[in-house]
Amino acid sequence: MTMVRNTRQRQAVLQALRTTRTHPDAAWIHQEVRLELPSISLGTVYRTLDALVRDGVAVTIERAGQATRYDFRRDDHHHHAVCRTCGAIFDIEVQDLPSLPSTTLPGGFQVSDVRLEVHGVCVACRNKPNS
Amino acid sequence: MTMVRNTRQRQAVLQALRTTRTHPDAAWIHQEVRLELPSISLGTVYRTLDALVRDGVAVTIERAGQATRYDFRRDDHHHHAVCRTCGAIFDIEVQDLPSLPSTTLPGGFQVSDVRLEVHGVCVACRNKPNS
DNA sequence: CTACTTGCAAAGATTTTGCACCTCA
DNA sequence: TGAGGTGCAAAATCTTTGCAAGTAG
Repeated sequence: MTMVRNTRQRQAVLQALRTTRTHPDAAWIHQEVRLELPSISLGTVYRTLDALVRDGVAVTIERAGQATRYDFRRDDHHHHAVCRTCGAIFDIEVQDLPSLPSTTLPGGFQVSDVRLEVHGVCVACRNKPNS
Repeated sequence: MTMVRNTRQRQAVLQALRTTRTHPDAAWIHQEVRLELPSISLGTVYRTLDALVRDGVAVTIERAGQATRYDFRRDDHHHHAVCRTCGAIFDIEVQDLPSLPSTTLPGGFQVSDVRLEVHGVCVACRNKPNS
């Protein structure tokens, strides 16, 4: 039986994730955690974040060719708006997601996360010259 | 003013995307298109797919560390269920997405795509031994 | 013509992994 | 003590890009 240990590294990564609202990526978290644990490796940060996601403690916002951004999962019903141009991520409140009739899902599919992502261009990028 | 040309490469990529329902990645499309245009490069496939996405003709399903999957955008209201374990992508029908009150979005955000992604584990992976 | 495209190959970036050494429980 | 975890560095992927040559309009 797998047994999960509570190491200093994991505490620190969780702490860093819990205390920010900026949807950081693994590299940012690594820098942050190094303030306290200078020798922690980026690999460990990745392994820890993976575990947090598997456990439903964190969620990801993923974009091809961009670093995955991580978000501590709070109990509010928030989702994300993602700017295609600069990558900025905004929290959006969406209370009444339709409950998915189970008939719409493939048989036996075990849902662990439902995410609504609004993609587009933020106002700052719209007001920039080229593009 | 930028002018978009209608090259053989672009026709072939669009054709390949339009005639499959398997949510292929760039490498698969590359192989497919090479049957007709043996010298097309993977770089061109990526550039073309990017253009199709920018034009709203295609949508992506993105997962960190995995190749981006592309989907021709049809007029039906379908979204995706993604298996975390094997990466399989299933189409799901979701007719009544709540219209997002514009107040929930950051000011001036220009929406180009709203995607609902259901993540979890498909029945085949649940029935496999380890994990 | 000529501005846009392509092929090629190299470069970039992110994420994963093998392995020897640690360490929590 | 031993099953997990960590650090390090290399490897594996996926994606982007610079440039010279090709081509649609």
